[in-house]
Amino acid sequence: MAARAGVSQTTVSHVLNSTPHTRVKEDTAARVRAAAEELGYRPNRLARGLRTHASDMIGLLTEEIATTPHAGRIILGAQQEASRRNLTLAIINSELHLDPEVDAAPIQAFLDRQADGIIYATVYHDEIIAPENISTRPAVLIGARDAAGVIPSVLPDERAGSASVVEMLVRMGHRRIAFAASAEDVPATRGRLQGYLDGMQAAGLSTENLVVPAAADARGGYAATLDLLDHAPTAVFCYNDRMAMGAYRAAGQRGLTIPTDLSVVGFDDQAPIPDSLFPTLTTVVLPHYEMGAWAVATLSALIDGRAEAGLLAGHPTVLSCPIIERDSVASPSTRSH
Amino acid sequence: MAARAGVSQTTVSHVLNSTPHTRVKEDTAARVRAAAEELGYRPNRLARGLRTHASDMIGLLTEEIATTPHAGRIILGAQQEASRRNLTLAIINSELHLDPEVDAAPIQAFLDRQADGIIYATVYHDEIIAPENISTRPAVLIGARDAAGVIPSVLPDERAGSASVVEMLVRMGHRRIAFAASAEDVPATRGRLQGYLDGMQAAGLSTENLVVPAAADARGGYAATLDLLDHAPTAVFCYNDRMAMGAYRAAGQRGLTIPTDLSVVGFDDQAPIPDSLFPTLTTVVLPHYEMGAWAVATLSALIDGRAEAGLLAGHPTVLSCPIIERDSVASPSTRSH
DNA sequence: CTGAAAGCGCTTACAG
DNA sequence: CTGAAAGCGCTTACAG
Repeated sequence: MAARAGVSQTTVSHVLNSTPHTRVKEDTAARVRAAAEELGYRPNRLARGLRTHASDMIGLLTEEIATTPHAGRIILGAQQEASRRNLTLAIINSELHLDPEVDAAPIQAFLDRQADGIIYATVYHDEIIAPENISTRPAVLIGARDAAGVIPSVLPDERAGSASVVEMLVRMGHRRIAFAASAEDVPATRGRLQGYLDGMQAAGLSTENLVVPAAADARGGYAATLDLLDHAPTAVFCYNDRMAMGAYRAAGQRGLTIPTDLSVVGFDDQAPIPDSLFPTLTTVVLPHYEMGAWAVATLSALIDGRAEAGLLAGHPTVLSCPIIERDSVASPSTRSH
Repeated sequence: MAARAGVSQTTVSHVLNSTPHTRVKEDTAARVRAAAEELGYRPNRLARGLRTHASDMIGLLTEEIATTPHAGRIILGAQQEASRRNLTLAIINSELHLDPEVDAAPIQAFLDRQADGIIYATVYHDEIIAPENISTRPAVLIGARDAAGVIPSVLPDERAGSASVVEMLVRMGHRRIAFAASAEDVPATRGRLQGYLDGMQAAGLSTENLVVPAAADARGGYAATLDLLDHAPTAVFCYNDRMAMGAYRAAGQRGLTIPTDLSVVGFDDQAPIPDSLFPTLTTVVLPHYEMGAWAVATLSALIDGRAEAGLLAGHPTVLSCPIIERDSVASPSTRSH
C-alpha cells in the first residue's frame, strides 16, 4: 500500500487517520487516497487496537434476550448509537446469575478482547452487585442501580409513568379507577402499583376494593378484572399488556364494550398486543431503545474522558415512560352498569 | 508475567495454549499457571489475533432486529452456539437494502476487525444477491437463498409446516378447512398458502371459497374469518398468529366457541399471543433458534476447513417448522352452525 | 524441555 | 512536509 503510493507507512497512517497537528501536502495525500481506493486497502483494526490500546468495541452483556419482550429494543438502541459513533457492539447473552463471581466470566471475554467499555443490561432488578471485574473499564448499567454506587445506570421511571395514566384517566372524568396488579415480587410490580396509588391520592380518590393482584399474564388479568368488575370501576389499569388482554376478555364476557362501558390501559407496549386488540390498546412504553442509546452515549463519554463515572453514579438517570394513546380509553358514560 | 514465573514468554504461550507437539516439564507448567492465576493474567486477544490472523470473532449482520418478532431467537441461537465454541459474536443490525453495494458497508466493518466469518440474516426473502465483499471470508445466509449459489444457507420449511397443519386437522376429522391468507407478496405468503393447498389436495378436499387473502394482522384476520364463516368451515388456519387473534374475535362475534364450534390454528408462535388467547392457540413455530445455531456451527466448520462451501451451497439446508399443540383445535362437532 | 528472535500491521514520538 | 525506528503483546519456526 505504502509502496503503491510511493510514500512511507507513516504517511499513509497520517493521511487515512487525518492525524491532528500533522500537515501532509495535498497531492501526497491525494496519491495515498487514490492508492487505498484502488487496492481496496483497509487498515487492520486489530493492529491498530494493539498499538493504541483501544479497540473501538464495546461489549453489551444482557440477560434474557429472548425471554424478555423488549431486550431487542435495548440492543437496537445501543447498536444504532454505536454505529453513529463508529463503535462496534459485541453482544453476549448470558444467563446472568446476579452473582458477582459467576457473571465475571462473560465480562472477562470482553476484557480479553480489549473492549473499551462494558454495558451490563439486566431487567427486573432495582439494585445489583456488579461483577468485580467490570470496573476494570468504563461501565454502565441498564435497568438496575449499582449497589456499590460507583457505576452509572439508567432506569425507566415506571412509577411516574403509572401515575400519569391515572392523571389522564382522572382528567377524562374517571373516578373509579381500578388497578389489576401483579402478584410477582419484582421492582416493576412495586413501581407501577405505587404510581397508581400516587395518582389516586393526588386526585383524592379512594382505592378501596380497586386493587387486585394476580398473575402477570392474560389469565391473571382476566381473573383480576372479573373481581374488579364487581366494584363498578369505569376504568381498569393493568400492570401489563398481557393482563390487559385478559381484561378485554372479562369485559366482553360481562357484556361491557370497551371503551364506552369500560376504559382499559396497559403497560409495556408489548408488540403485537396493543395493535392487535379490538379496540387497540392505550398503554405505556418503556424507554428501552432510549436506554440502550443512553448507555452507549454515556459509555462513549466515559471512555473519552468527557464524563466522570463518579459524578454520574450518584443518582441513576431516569427516563420517562410515555403513554401511547390508542382506542381503549374514553370518558366514562353516565349510564351505570 | 513471564518474569513472575521465571520463564520466557515463549513458554508461557506454550503452557497457556497447550501448543501441540510441545512438551513442557510439568512443574514449569504448574509454575506458569500459578503465576497467571496470581496476577490474573489474561492473554490479549488482539495481539493473538494479529499474529495468528484469526480473531475468533464472527459477525452477524441482521435486518429488522426489532421489527421482526423473532430475530431475537436467531441471535440467541447464534450466540449460544458461539459461546459453546469459544467464539465471540459481534452483531450489526443494519437496514439491509438487499443491494450488494449498500450492504457492503456493514460487512466491511466486520472485515476490518478481521472477523473469521460472517452470517447474513435476512427475513422474508427467498433469494438474494449477497454483497460482493462477503465472500472474502467464509459466510452463510439465514432466511434466504444465495442467487449466485455459492454461499450456504438455511431456510425454514414453511410449506411443509403448513401442510402438516392441514394433515393434523384432516386426521381429526375436519373436511372444511379454511385458510385466512396474507395479501402481502412475500415468500412466506406463498409457502404457507402452497402448503395449505398441498395438504388439501393430498386429502382430496376442495378449497373452493375457503381461501381469503387479507392484511397480515389482527384486523385482516378478523375480516377474512368473517368472510370465511359464511362458507361453514369447521377450522380456520391463519397465515399468522396476529390474524388468528382476529379470527378469535370474529368467531366470538358470531357466537362460535373455540374449539368446539371452530378450530383455529396460527403460524409463527409469536409470543405472547398463543398463551394469551382464550383458549390458547395451536400454532406452528419457525426454527429461528435452530437457524441461528446452524449458522454458527456451519460457519465454524467452514472456517476450520471441516466443511466446504461449494458442497453446502448446492441446496439450502431446510429446517422443519413443528406444530405446537395448545387448546384451539378439536374434532369438529357434529351439529352444524 | 526451554528461550532468543522475528514478525503480525499498525501508530507515534522524534528527527530532519 | 515526510520517513526511520521503536514498540503494542502475542505466536511460531528454529536452535540448542
